[in-house]
Amino acid sequence: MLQQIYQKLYDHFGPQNWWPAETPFEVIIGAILTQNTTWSNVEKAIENLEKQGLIGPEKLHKIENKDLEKLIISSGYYRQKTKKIKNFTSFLWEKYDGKLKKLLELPSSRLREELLSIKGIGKETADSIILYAADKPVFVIDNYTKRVLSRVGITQEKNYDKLQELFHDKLPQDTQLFNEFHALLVNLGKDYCKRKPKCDNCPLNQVCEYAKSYNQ
DNA sequence: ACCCAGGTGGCCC
DNA sequence: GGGCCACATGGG
Repeated sequence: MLQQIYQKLYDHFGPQNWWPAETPFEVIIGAILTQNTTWSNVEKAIENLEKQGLIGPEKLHKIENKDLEKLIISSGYYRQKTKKIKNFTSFLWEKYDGKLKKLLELPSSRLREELLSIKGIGKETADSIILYAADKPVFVIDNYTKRVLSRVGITQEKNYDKLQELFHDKLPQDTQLFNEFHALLVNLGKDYCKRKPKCDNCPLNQVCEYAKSYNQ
């Protein structure tokens, strides 16, 4: 069933080429900034940082909070997110000598523990980093994923780890597949499968329980 | 004027 | 473990 959904989404949307970032470090900054925020709002913040050459462990570690806040206002929760970025860079310097590669080389279960120990990085952000910055096969669960699984009738489960297990159990442990599948689910969520029903022309129309009742 | 977005941590039970 | 809340901007 999951395979079938993946195929339909891929056929409809094509390859997504995620994550939209130049470097693994930028993936991490983007992952923090995009928490509960649209990517378009994040892009502006990233551009501001890029323009000033700030996207790196040294610069972001040294910049004053007030200065960083101003640059990332567009991403929302900008005071919180400034602290989160600082928490990450402090962690990186204190435990990995500022070397991101050393951190990302850890086995994924250890890497996940390390990331989750940082205040401001939760399960989804941690897994996004593991998948899109470290290129390891861990499935990312977000609110779109929960809604899609619920609507199509696969499961009403909302627990993060349980849902992740489902993907890990039913799919081959393939980084590229996990990469593409999560991106496709997010892309689907941009136009379809919203809180308010909009099932017309949805690529999952034929396999979705919700669409069936909605279309009646 | 609402509603929502590629979440998280704190506090409560 | 789950439910509720604050956190904040920008686009529909």
